[in-house]
Amino acid sequence: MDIEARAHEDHHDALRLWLRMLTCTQLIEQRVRGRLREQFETTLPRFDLMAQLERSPEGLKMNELSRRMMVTGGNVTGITDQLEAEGLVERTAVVNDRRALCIRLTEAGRKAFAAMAAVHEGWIVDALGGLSEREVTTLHKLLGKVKQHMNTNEVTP
Amino acid sequence: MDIEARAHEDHHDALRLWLRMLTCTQLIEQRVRGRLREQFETTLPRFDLMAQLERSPEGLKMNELSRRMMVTGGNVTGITDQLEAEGLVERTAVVNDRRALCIRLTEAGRKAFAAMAAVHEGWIVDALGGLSEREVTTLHKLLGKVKQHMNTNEVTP
DNA sequence: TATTGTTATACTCTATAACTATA
DNA sequence: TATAGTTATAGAGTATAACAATA
Repeated sequence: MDIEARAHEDHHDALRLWLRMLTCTQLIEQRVRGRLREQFETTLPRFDLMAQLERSPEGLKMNELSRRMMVTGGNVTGITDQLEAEGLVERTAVVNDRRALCIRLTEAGRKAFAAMAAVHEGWIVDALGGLSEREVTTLHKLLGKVKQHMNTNEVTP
Repeated sequence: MDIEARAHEDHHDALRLWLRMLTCTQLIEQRVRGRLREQFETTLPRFDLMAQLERSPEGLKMNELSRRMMVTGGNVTGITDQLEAEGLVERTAVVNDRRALCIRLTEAGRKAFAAMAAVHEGWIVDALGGLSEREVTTLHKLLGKVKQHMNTNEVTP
């Protein structure tokens, strides 16, 4: 098989893989979104924001939250407004920089998130239940390569 | 290590894997969406609909398109309206069922899609360029298991 | 000047439910 | 009655750009 045909076949393999990644993610994501709404009256971005804060008990600045959630700043402001109004997060001042704000889970937020997170983890374990422990590890490693390659290859020609 | 601790660790592995799947997909998807908009003034669902039709030259019924794109019917109507207005797809009658419609790419649609698809494939090959041929195959196989498990496990308790 | 966060706006994407026309 | 597709609506999710306050 000549180089060009080989290359084309590789191309098609990459494309097939991408379509399958998209399908899997959408299948799981749709299920999770629906259940978050039905069972907890919340949304994925709200859940995600709280999950980020839970992993950083000292709190996160808005721009850091924005970076981690991979959305622009205005959205973080909106979600934070909602969660703050419900008493789940709080904005606190940052020393030595009066422009910045630090967002933290409140005690009520921690409790509410813990309850959701436990159930949510069950959904994910269930969704990925077709994989062995070893396969989960392999997938995690390979997707780690994808992530790294995307992050070291950010230029947009 | 006892069973419960083991189980908890597996849970965390599944969750970590899910978060990484989500990150990878979002990174690639955001890049693709942006480029589809900038370079072709189109969107991912529009591209997806045309891709589905390209794979079925005989055309697809609305409800089949809806199933394959994993969205509800009203959305397919809207996207089809746009593409039809631009002359890229056409609605044709179905024999023996005057309720149904068959959607097909027009000749202009085929040409426009071919141009986009070639460039799009390059983006994907580039995004997945951190993986060897063998790793692409492994990922595809493992995600196939995830997909199958999701599809045989549709009940929502 | 540059950065942090907010506001305002617009658009895409989506689900739901009521509707029509056939079957 | 059930199905195929449409319409109408509402809301989620997002990006963009202009803005205020501070660095």
